[in-house]
Amino acid sequence: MNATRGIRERVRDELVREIKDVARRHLSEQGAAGLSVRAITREMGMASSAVYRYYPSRDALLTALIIDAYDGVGAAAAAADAAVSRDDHLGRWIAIFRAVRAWALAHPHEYALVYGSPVPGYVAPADTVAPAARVAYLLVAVVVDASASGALEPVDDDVPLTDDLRHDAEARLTEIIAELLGGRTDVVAAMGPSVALGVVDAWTALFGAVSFELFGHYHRVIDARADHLDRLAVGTARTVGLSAR
Amino acid sequence: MNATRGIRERVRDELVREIKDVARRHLSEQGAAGLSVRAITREMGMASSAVYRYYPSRDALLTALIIDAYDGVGAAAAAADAAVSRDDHLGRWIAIFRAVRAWALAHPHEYALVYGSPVPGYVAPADTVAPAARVAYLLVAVVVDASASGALEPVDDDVPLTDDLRHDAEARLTEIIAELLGGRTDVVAAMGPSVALGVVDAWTALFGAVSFELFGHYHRVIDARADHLDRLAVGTARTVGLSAR
DNA sequence: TGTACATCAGTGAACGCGCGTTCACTGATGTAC
DNA sequence: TGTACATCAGTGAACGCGCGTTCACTGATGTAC
Repeated sequence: MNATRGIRERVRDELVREIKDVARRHLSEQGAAGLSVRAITREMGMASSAVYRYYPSRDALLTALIIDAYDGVGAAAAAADAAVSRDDHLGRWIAIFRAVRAWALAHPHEYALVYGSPVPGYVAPADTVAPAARVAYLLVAVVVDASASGALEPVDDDVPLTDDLRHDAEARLTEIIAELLGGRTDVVAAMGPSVALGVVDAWTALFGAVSFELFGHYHRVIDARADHLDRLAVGTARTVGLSAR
Repeated sequence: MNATRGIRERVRDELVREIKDVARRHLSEQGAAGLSVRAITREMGMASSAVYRYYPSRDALLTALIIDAYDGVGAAAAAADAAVSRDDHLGRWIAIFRAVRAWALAHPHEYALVYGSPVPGYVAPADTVAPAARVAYLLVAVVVDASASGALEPVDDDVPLTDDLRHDAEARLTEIIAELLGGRTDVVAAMGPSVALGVVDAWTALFGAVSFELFGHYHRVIDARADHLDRLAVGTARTVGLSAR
């Protein structure tokens, strides 16, 4: 932990960063399946075997890229959310939608890496679970804040819930109490299972729409894509009880 | 066109089918990027070069698989729709949702081929456009039938439309008049742009949810997945004005 | 019906390529006394 | 501060593999007269 060791470590971190940067660029040209440690090291001017000083295998490198991608989209959404006044719940909700789309358009292959088809033969390790949930938790936090400040409107509850689905919804609500609310069950009681499922569906719709745009399914269907996503944000916000300030 | 030529052609069709069947199975083990003509021919006990009598390139084979996949999910949805009484509009809508999910669970890698990340370096030819639109058109047809029979309820129209988005919606409505209605503009007038966008969003939500389930994003989020999709079907049906008979 | 010719499916060797990973090694950097 | 030793990054050759595609070919099937 002294100064010289610190230098060695910093050089190491620098190279790890460079490997990932080059890998990310290759990802954007070949996709995940075409990611080649030889091509990466070739571009960096080092022997292909050198990468094994940094990652034990190609899959480990892929895992690092996946975690970075989840972190990237999560950080972009968190920053957009943070830039909006805390009590402008609808504004925060829309900001998160827009930030996810903007990040996806800026990093299409990293997006595809985590939200597209699973890489065949690759099994995501447990480390990827927490970063993957980040955007969903930002959406949950907006609704929780709205509920805590009494700004959440009651939602139409006319679609019946099966027992299994109610069980899922209540399990998610229990998690929210544990992770975001420190035991304030009253706030969650004001939300109810419909809101919990509504957030899941909004999260699904957000990534569904971004994926459809990015993967070409809106070609000749929707041209005004930014407007369309905004509308989707407002529409989903209503289904969970958020309204304009 | 005589009998013997017919035999030669039937043998040829048989082999084309076998190549695609084996390819599909390999797809399910390796994914699209790992699809190898050598592996396919090896399994079939023929020389790797023989496949070039049937497909000019690997990409052409991939295109055939993509078209088959779109046809497969479209046919499954169409069959499910056809099995429901014509005037049970909500029932047809739900049947389409369920059929898409069932087909996706039964053919996960074919599903990923068309609704997952685009295959890098592969450009979908124009032949894939029409089969890709089939499920969307089934949903549209349900709404059109409901509208034509006066069963479509008015929808809340409180989320404002931008001009660009209204333009998209009206372009889709014009297509519907041309392709499904033979000029009956009155039926479409009863629908309006909100319903057109609502169908697009329902279509997006359907594939968004199926993709999230298949690609692992509902892991530890939603366990009752069939119930969840049913609820999504009913919820989206309401947003376009469909109700129980 | 029989024969000469054309068409076609399929072969197998070859081209030229890239891949992930291992391993014994060199030489530079850092550590302990 | 100087020296002996340990750690570490990086090398380059090698292993064993698979890939898509081309091409001249053989032999069987189909066609025309």
